[in-house]
Amino acid sequence: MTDRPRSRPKTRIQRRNSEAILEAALDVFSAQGFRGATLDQIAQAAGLSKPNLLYYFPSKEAIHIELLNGLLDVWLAPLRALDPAGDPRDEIIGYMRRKLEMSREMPRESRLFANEMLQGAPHMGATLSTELRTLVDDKAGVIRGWSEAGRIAAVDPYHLIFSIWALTQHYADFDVQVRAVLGAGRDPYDEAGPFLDRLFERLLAR
Amino acid sequence: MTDRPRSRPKTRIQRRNSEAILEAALDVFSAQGFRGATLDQIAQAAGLSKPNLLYYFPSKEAIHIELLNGLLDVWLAPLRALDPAGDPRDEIIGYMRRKLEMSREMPRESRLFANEMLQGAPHMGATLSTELRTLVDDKAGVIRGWSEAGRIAAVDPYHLIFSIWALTQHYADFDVQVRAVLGAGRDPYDEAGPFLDRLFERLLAR
DNA sequence: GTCTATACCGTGATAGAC
DNA sequence: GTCTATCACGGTATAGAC
Repeated sequence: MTDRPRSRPKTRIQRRNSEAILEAALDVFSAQGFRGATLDQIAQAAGLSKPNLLYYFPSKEAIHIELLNGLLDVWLAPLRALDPAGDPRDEIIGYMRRKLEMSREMPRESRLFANEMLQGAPHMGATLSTELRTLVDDKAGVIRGWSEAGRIAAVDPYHLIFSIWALTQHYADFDVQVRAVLGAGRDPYDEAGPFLDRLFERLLAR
Repeated sequence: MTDRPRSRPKTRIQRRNSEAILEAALDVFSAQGFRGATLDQIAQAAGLSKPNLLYYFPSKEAIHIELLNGLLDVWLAPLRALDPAGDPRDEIIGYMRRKLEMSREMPRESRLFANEMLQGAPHMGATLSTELRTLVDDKAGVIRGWSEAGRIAAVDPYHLIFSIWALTQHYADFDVQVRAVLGAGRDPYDEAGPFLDRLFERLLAR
């Protein structure tokens, strides 16, 4: 049983190469999907040979899982940051804005998750029903409390969260379509911000 | 140059097999993506041998393109049906409801398109900038007219259409996630209908 | 501890018998 | 018009040299 560098990166070169691989894999997986990506593409983008790449990760699937798990925390951070003690309207619209900003700054990550969801989440299924669900249940409770206290309008908190996900991720995941429709001169995100502000302000207004 | 059955299906068996192939391909492509799907899977689902399948379609890509093109009309029909002479609120919310119904009844088609968009629309790129854009420009003009006439609130018509796409397709494309969060007992679509009704009613209210 | 050469398999597509 | 057999390729993964 050899100690794979993955388990606990030690040398500088190991760290460096592992990170280069994950960065390259994010590029390729998000653009081509899991099956569409090839180790050759990832290896080339990482500046390594294909067999050398497989020295750092045991398999293509292992790279994919590592990416998904590593990204999940980043992805859910904005929702975690929703503060029960804050102003309801500011918290919800602020959350939406952070998600929109993430679509703009991290479209590859958005597409990686979208690909995984479309395939039925073969590598994340368990996490969805446990970690994600727990978090959403928690925050939905907060939002429900705000509704019942009359601080925002009465809305289903779960579908409110879904609508934030759908509306913000759409601009990353369907980027081609959005840009094809808007044309070259317009910036989708600059326009989406104010539009979504107004949408949620009206939805939440008492 | 042999006359391929695809060009103009003649015999009953040719029609039958071609349709079986497209139906099977929709199943497999929507679940696995283009690269993830194999001709073996499609052939088996269609009840044919792999070489026999390739007698009806020249290549895997040809099947995919045929599917996408054939579906586009169905997919855009609800937007085409948006009636400039109708009541603005009824037309827009009716459009949203038809799209939501399509997510419920045709989730495979929704995922097929989502997969294609995520990959950057390699097989549809041209259509987006022409046919789709023309249609959206047209309907956006109608909606803008309603806004300017004061019949609905002033909203960006393009992002209004995007928001309808995003919110309705989300329930089909992210089905696993939605069901994982809601749990087994709840029906996502039954709940989404009233939620989205209210959302758009508030958005459009003067 | 890192990379080169290579094995092996699944996939898309073809040739030719029936 | 359909099937069996097969090819060539690209893919993942391993063995072994440096």
